[in-house]
Amino acid sequence: MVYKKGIKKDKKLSIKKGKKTVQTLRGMKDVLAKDWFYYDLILNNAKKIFEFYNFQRIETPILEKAELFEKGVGEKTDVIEKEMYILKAKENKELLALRPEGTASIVRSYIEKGMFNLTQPVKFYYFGPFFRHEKPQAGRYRQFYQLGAEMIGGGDVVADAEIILLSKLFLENLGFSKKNIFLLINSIGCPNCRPLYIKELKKYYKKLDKQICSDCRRRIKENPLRVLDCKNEKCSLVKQGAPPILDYLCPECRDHFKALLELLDYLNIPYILDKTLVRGLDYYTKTVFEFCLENETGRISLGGGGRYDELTETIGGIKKPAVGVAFGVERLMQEMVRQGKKFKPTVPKVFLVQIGEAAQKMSFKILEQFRKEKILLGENLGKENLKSQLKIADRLGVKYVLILGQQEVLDGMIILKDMNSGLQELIPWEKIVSEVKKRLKN
RNA sequence: GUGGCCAUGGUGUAGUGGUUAGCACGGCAGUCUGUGGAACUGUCAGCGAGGGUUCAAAUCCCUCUGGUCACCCCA
Repeated sequence: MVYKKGIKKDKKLSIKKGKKTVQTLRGMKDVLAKDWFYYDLILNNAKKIFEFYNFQRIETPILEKAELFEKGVGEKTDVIEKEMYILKAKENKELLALRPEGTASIVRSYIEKGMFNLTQPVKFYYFGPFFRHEKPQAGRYRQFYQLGAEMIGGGDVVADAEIILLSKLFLENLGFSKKNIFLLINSIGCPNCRPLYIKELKKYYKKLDKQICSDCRRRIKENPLRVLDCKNEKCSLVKQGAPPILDYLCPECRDHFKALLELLDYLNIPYILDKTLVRGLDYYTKTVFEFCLENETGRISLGGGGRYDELTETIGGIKKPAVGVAFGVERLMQEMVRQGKKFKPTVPKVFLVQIGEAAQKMSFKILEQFRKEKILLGENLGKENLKSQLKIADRLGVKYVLILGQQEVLDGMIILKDMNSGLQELIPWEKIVSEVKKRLKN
């Protein structure tokens, strides 16, 4: 006898979106199964490539002292000045930051753990969430994932080349074709030569003050290199006439850049020399690069990086040359979706139907048998009647259904039903796993 | 941070000042208490929030919240 359980309706369960509590914060999202498919794909891909080249996975805390990033990334950068989430610890009023990027933390770890005593360079890769308080947009969230790699303690161009090569392999293995990805590269010099260049640049822009956009007038004061990045048509003429940074590099920087380009040629890595490429974080020196992709909507940057020879000193007082790269995972995902890479949920091919209390309990044992043999077995143990369970099984599109009713429990048997033919037969419990296994092979 | 567009059940939508806010998918239950795919029935669930105009607002106006696009910036 099946009796109906009285299920009382709970009016409070109805969702009140208006209450605001039931709403993700702006620019943040729940990562659901369909998203994890992509995150997993990207991370596994990175593991394969970076681990082969002896990069070690590292995961630093999401929370760090705010000053780590202020010092490391640069107080005048937008990332720090406008976009960093800062919170105050209740107890000691210490200022903490949700990490806005990965490099500063890894450098911190490198110094703190004394990793300069290991064989150099030390290679890391990481994958995790980062936070920036920006206005959300396509492929841009306030909590976003980055996948990055860093090599600390290597000043030779082979380090730059290795990072670039692996980045390229990583993208290609994810299915981005060589045709639509391209590599932009530039050198922005070092503390020896860059100030001189900036002085020249300022001098040049000052003369043409009237011909540039208001953003550039601001940039030339606050972050002069960024004028080179301006997309305003008004400025393009001025930009073209600007002194090229490469002409101002010191001999060391120039040699480094030249050697890198030669190495890239040797490795058959095509690049576009982009003398207007500058990056938004202060710590970059010498090499900067970016991997871009051209699609219907325009050009988007999938990731980028560069050399940061001064950062270890800024943060920890030890000078170690380093180079790294980071990819925007959501951007990669967005492009993968656009290119038709589809998430396919894993669905079981077999479904267990149970009728009656005894069978319901027994089901756990059957499920365990299948789990041990790594065969996915669908179930909905909360359901009481045969019909609704078969309906679920049918919707899942399973090939076989196992039916365990009161009679079968008494007999130590289980019904194996073929969903295509509708034929069914009785199988003893101890044989059911092997029987299913056999059939799934065909 | 600046500007444009947008917001109806879980999803997709109809509804341009007066509708019991309609439909489809979905969830649950049933017709059919040991047999799925179909059909039918019932049921769950909505005008993002707040304020204003009006006799009357999903509809018009304002603010906020969120989404989206461009800029800024960045991955």
